[in-house]
Amino acid sequence: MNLQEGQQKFIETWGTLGSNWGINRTMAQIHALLLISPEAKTADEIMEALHISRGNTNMNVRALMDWGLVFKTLKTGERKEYFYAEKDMWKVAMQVIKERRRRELEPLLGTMSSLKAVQDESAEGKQFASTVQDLDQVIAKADNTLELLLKADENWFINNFLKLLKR
Amino acid sequence: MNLQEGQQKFIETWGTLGSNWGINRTMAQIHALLLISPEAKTADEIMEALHISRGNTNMNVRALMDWGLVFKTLKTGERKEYFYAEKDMWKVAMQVIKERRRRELEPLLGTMSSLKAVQDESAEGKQFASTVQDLDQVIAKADNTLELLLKADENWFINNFLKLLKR
DNA sequence: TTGAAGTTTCAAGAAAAAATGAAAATAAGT
DNA sequence: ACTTATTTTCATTTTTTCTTGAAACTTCAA
Repeated sequence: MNLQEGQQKFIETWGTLGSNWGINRTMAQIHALLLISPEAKTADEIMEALHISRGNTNMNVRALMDWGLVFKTLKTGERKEYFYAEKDMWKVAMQVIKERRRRELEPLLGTMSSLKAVQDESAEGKQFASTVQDLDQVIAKADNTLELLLKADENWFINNFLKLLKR
Repeated sequence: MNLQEGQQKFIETWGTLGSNWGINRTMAQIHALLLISPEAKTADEIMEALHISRGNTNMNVRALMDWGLVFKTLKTGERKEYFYAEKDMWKVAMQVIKERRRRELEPLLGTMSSLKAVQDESAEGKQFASTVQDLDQVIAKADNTLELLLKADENWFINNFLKLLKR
């Protein structure tokens, strides 16, 4: 497999993975493209590389920036915006966990808490209460575990950073 | 909120959550329905509760069985099949992790390994190799961690089971 | 063997999600 | 203020995914 085929396969694989996990295929493909680009790319370069429209490119690049996975940079003397991805895959994983936790787990805990208020003594009511309670606990546990993971990672980062300063 | 509203909200929430994570909304809703049902339900009951067709019901119930989240049971003297869900949400979580690991992480490791074979000394080639290598490591790490988690959980289960036998 | 009850399949239709592209908005230089 | 380069928006179109429903299939009992 040569480089070009490899790049193609990488972009395709990342796109498929994304769509299996509820992430727009194109968004994941743009991410993949930027992950393997040594240099930041313009919207035009992305459009050309992936054969997608300007509007699509713009929407998905912005979504990637919202996720904290892609950043914008300006080159002196040029008006175009350049985009590049965070390349450290560990940081990427942590960022995705952080965002999904914020966007989904936390709202879910809110919903569970409102469902815990339902009072009903029928068999259905009892099963409902029990399922909600159990689920709430599992979600809370997952939430705490992920928070710990993220904090540990931040500390690790800060610690390394401090070490660098102290040299 | 009364029981019926709560049930409705639960089913809807679980469905939305599913679709955010790449799982068919209806499949998630059937799962939710069975999670809060004290008794196993027939295809007809599911159809009626969720206003969906027989074909749709059948497809998604089978998918849930493939995921190991729902089981079939027969009542003596009846020809209809009854379906019920695993209710222990911790087990549900472990089962989902197990299946997604098997269906996605493992194939992904295969792809990464084939991409690691790409050799190219250009700047693009170097960035490609570096990204693939880094990603491969992160995925392998996640895979191992999840395997540990699942094994720990199985042991916990086996241990509890043995304790019960020894009483 | 036949028929009734129940389940499964799958082509076609419907719904949902994503992409396009042109117009509007913004920003930067003169 | 005006012109031009660039980005953003969004109504419309396209693509993808999901659902339907009827026919085929299976199972069981008489």
